[in-house]
Amino acid sequence: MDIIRRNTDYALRLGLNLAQRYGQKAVSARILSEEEKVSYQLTCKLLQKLHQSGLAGSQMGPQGGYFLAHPPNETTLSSIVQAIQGPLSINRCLFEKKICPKQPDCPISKKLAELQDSVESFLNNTTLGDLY
Amino acid sequence: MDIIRRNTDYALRLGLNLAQRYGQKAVSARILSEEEKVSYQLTCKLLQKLHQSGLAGSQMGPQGGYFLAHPPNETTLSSIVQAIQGPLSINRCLFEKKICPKQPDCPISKKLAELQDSVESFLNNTTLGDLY
DNA sequence: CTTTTATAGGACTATATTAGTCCTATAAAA
DNA sequence: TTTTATAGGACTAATATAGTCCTATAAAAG
Repeated sequence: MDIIRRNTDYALRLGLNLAQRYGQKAVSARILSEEEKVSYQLTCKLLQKLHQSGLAGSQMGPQGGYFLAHPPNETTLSSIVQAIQGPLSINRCLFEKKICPKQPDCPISKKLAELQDSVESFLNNTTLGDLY
Repeated sequence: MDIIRRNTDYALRLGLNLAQRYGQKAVSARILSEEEKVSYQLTCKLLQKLHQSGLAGSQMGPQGGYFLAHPPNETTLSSIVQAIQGPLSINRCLFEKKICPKQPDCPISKKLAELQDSVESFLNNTTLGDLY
C-alpha cells in the first residue's frame, strides 16, 4: 500500500506544474491534463479539489483556467495530500481513537504516534518550491 | 488511508503478546485470539505469516502453539510490517519504478524518497522490546 | 494405534476503498 | 449568443483488503 495515493501523486504533479508557472496567467485543465498525462476528467476533479481547499485559484470562461493561489514555497506537500486524500494516519487507532479495545493505553499506538508526527512534519516542512 | 493496515496492527498486538511471554512455553492461536480480540481464523492466518517469515516459531500438536523466534529487542516493527503487508512504499513510483512517465528525473519521487527512508529507518530501529 | 489438540495452507467470499467516467450546470469572454 | 472553460453530483469499474471455510498434517497422550 502506498502512503501517497495515485491521485495524490497526480495532484502533486499538477501542483508542481502550476508552481512552475507561478505569476503567469491561468492554465486550462486541458493543457495540464496533456502535459501531466492524466485523463482530462480526472485532472478536472483533482484541480477542483485543489481549488476547494484554497490551494489553487480558478477562473471560468475563455482564457480561464487554474493558477497556484500562493507562492510555491508556501504551498506544503501536506496541504496537497490533505486536499486529495484527507488526513493521513499511521494506523486506524490513531485515526478513529475508539476502534481499539486497548485504548487508551495501547503501547503500540503510543509508539506509532511518534512515526506519525515525523511523517507529518516532513510533509509540513516540504513545499512545492523545494521540488525544483 | 493507513500506513499500518488493520491486519498488520493485529499482528503487532499478537507479536507483542508473544514478546511478553518470551522464554516461556508456546501459546496456542486460540488463546492469543481471545486475548487480543481477533477472530480465531484470522489469528491463525497472521501467526502463520509470522512463522513463514521466521519471526515466530511454531509447534504442532497438543501443548503446541507459537512463540517468538528471537528476543523482543531483535524483532523489529519493520519485519512484522513486511511479513503481513509486504514492503511499504510512499508512492507507486518508488515501488514499481516504471509506472511514471517522468522517470527517472521526477523531482517529486526524489523528495519522497527521503520520506520513505525516514519511515523505514524508524520501523527498522523500533523493536517489540521498545513497546513495553 | 487411535483419539485429540493444534498448526498449515489453499480456495473462496465479502467488504471497503480508490480510481475513473458521464452528464449537466454555470460563468465569463469574444 | 456562441464558445470556452470550470463546478460538481452521480455513477461505474477496478483493485485491494479483510475475513471465512474446509481439508490436511503433525505430534502428544491415553
